[in-house]
Amino acid sequence: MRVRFAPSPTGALHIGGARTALFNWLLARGSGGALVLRIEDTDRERSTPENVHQIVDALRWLELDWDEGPIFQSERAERHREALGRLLADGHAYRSTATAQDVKEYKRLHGAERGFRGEGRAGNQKDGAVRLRVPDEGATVVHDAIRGDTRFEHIHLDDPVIARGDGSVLYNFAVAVDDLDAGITHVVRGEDHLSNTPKQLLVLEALKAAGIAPEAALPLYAHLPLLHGPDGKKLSKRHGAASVQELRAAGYLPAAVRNYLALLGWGAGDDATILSTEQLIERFALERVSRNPARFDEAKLRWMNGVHIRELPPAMLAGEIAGYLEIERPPHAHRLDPERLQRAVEISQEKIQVLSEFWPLARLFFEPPVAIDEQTRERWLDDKGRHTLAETRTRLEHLDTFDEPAVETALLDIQGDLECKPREIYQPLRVALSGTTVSPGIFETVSLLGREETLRRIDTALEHTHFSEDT
RNA sequence: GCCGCCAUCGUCUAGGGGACUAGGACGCCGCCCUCUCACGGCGGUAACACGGGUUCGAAUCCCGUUGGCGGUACCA
Repeated sequence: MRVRFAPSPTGALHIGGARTALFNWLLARGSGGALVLRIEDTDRERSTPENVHQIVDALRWLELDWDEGPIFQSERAERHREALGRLLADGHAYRSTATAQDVKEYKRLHGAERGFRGEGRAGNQKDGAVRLRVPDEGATVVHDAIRGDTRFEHIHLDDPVIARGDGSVLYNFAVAVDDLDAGITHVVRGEDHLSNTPKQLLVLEALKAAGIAPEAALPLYAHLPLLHGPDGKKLSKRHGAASVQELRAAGYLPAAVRNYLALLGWGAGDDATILSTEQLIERFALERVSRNPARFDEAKLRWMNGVHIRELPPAMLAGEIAGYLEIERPPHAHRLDPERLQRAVEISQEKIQVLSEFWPLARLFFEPPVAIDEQTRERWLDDKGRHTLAETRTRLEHLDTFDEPAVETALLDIQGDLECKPREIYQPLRVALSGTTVSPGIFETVSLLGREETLRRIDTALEHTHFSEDT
């Protein structure tokens, strides 16, 4: 099995493209075949090196590797020209000066009678765009692994333009030549290409008839259902994290993204939802791909990412987080002591769904709170709160050891002695240490922060609240 | 307009003539757990687009309607 992923570098890789890449990759890895990466840059206006870089970068981040390429379509111009010459020479293609307007006019007059055949503008072999000659009779049947057979009557097809007037080839021609030359056995791509397929099949047949790879087998096709935004419309920037880069910035794990994307349009058949990449490779099958378009639901991705985060060994998660912070929050990354980071990760692991949630939750271990929100202070550092906090300070100050059990025992004791609810002890303390009402478990937090820093922050909190409370 | 694809809870889906009182997951709601936030546990809400056929029997097969989407470029 030889498959390919063939993005056109006219923008960043969005999740639809990422899923297409994933499906092809799963097929290649599951069959022991090869994945060819091909950059479809025949549109010189819109294709940029930056976009190529972005796409390659996105694939690397997703950990989807390829076996051949990247092949740049633009670098195959000579081969394309040669193939085009053959079709022109034996009459499978012809030049026509018909413009888009001419075709429009023809269709207005002839409607569904018959496709445009270069009427009135053919014959001159010197200039004009090159069109593929489509026979009036018969039909081209697309055998699709997902959809079954789809029949396209030739009578309805226009002779497609396969090369510009200057001889540079167009998408539907380049694709056919490149797929043929690369020995692609399965073309797996988005459903938006289904209507292109008969044109490509016609080109393929013309190529073979003209003596180019006459023995070659035609590839099998599989058209994946399209991916839409939450509103059912085409995916775009306003749908939040629509590109792979945005997914990375939002703190998703590549393994979780692969898991989620695989389930968009495909299901293992049983109720399996959380699947490792190994399982995906093993279980993925084109035959089980759905025909319905799917919507991208970030809420489910978040949940799934949380599950993957919790399944990761803490050391690995710490590595992911360190890498994430380095890219997304560079000013902080260098200050993080690895041991403390690992411990902070351990006690935060079950509380976060995406990597970006780590820092807001655990920054207290690396820097003191900047300020305490006014409402928070009024709620938890009132007279009563300061009283329990002062008591807490005293107890912690005199602890023999500052490990978790010791801290826990001490705090539990205060609770008993002062006869108050746990939160009446813990929340003032939490606010003093983190500046917020949310943190990892209080015993773990206090212990990890250490006695010195804990006492210092309690003092700061007490100092800063005395004055305002007394007025 | 023409050609084509698609149609099960809000979302992703299971289902391929009787196993369907339509299953699972996310979300949402409630309860439990609980030092905050989460995690976890339990329960609940919620769907076969519509109309005709075929059949003893249809979510499943056929036709039509409606709706969504794609293509119809000297874009990919």
